[in-house]
Amino acid sequence: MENYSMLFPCPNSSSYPISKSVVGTSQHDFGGQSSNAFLGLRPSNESSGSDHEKRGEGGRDASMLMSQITGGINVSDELGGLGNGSSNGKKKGEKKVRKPRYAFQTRSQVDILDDGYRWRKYGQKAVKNNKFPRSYYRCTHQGCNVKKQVQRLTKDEGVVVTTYEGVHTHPIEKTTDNFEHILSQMQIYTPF
DNA sequence: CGGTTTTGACCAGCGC
DNA sequence: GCGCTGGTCAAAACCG
Repeated sequence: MENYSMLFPCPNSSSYPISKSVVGTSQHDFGGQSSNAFLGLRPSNESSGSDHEKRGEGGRDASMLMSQITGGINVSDELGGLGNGSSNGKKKGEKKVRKPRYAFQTRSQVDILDDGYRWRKYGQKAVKNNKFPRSYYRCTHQGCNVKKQVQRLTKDEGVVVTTYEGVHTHPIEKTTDNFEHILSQMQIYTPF
C-alpha cells in the first residue's frame, strides 16, 4: 500500500466527493498513512477485528458513483507520462520508481468488472483485516504491463475495491457497449 | 493444445 | 536484525 490516489475520499467526511477531486497523485508520500480514506485498504495499523463499525452509522459508505469512476479513468491517463514509457526500468540498484495507482470502489456483485481489457490473474493474497483475498491481475496485451488488483471489503461485501496501476498502451479490446456493460454490472448510487 | 487460474514459495520493504 | 506483510513468480492444474 503505498501511493494511492484516492479518487473518492471518505464519504463520511461531510460532503460528497463528487468532482474530479481526483489526483493528489503524489508519487511519493502516500504510504505515510493516508487519512483513512479507504476502509479496507488501510495499511496494517488497525487492530484487527475492530476495523469495522466506526463507520457503521454513516450508512452505506462506499457510495461510489459512476460519474466519479469516469473521472478516475480520465485521470489515469495523465499519468501516462510517468507510467509506462520505459521509465519502469527494473534495474537493480535503481531507485524504485513506483507508478501511481488509482483506486475506486464500486458496488457490484461480481468481483471482476469487465472494463473491456483482457486480464490474466497472476496472484492472490490474503490481506490483513480482510476476510476476502486480494486478486492481482495483469493486462495480457503484449507490451502493456498495466496491473490491477481487486478486493472485496470485509465490512461490506457488496463493495469491490479496484486499484489500477499504469496505463494501457493499446486501444480497448472490446468496443461494443463497453461502458454500458460496466454499468450493468454495478449498482449505481445516486445521492439525489 | 494454448491460454488462464490456482497456489505455495520467494523476495523486498517496513516497522519494531 | 527480525518478523510481518504485500507483491510477484512459476509450476501444476484446469478449461475451452
